Amino acid sequence: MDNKELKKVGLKVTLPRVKILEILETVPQRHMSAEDVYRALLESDEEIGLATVYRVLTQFEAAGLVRRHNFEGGSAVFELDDGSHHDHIVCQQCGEVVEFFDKVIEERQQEVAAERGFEIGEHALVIYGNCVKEDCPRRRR
Amino acid sequence: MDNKELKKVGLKVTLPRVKILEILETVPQRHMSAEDVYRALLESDEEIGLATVYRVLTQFEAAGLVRRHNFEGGSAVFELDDGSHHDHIVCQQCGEVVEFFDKVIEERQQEVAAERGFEIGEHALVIYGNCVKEDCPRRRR
DNA sequence: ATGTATGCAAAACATTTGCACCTGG
DNA sequence: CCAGGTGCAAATGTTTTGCATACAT
Repeated sequence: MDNKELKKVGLKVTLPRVKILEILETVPQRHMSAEDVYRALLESDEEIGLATVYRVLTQFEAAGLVRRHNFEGGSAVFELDDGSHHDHIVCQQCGEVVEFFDKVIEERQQEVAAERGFEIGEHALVIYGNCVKEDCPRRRR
Repeated sequence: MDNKELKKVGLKVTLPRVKILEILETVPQRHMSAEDVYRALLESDEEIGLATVYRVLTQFEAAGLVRRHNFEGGSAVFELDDGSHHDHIVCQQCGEVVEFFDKVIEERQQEVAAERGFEIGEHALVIYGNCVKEDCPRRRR
């Protein structure tokens, strides 16, 4: 077995890690909960425990491979960290997540934080709103 | 017993509700977890169950008396809803919460959301950062 | 009185951890 | 071989719920 990404961050290349990374890279929706990943593994006929999924995702986060978000709704979601910063709009009804990047907001955030004695190295801006679609799709939970 | 605020929103005026509202109105820190409220009640020698605290806070939220925030760190926090909108900066190290309002960000949020087919009636912007104080105060958990 | 609220304990979740066993390098 | 990884079950922490009792109107 051989996986550049994993080796690069100093993680032993094990089957669970490879499979989980694979899922995060191939699945259409960019944001998955641990439970989502676990179910995807089962569907790929991989017998990997939920505890391992949590452990691996946490390691990936520490290694900078994924980012964890605590949106509303019980469980945290993970997304691949491609290095490009972006923020999120989450629909409070259907849980749909839309990514965006806005220069003006980024700059003002820095200013607002600085004025209040905060530095935002790692930061995340989440706007909770309601998408206007009559029938919110991608219903979460 | 007689409490305008509770009657106004159509909630029966009970001792737990009155006491919990009282705590939210008098306590210095504006943001409290259910557990925080529960402990404050015990300190006031009120024998109110934690389950009731959760039920009452949820009712208050539905009635528009308080707002619930799911910042990072396990438990949700509640604050009185005084009608004035504001956003939050949360220190990822010490959990300190600072409120702010920035017109430029508000306007851009609207635009960004609108461009993506979202309307933000109820919305919340949370910036996670790190306060610059050497020893982060107000340590949460 | 009577329907609603509360307290307690148990349930329901999401997540973490202890430990014996397995596996990658 | 052997440190580190994994599976399972049990522990944790937060929030919800069922049910018998207590209370506001």
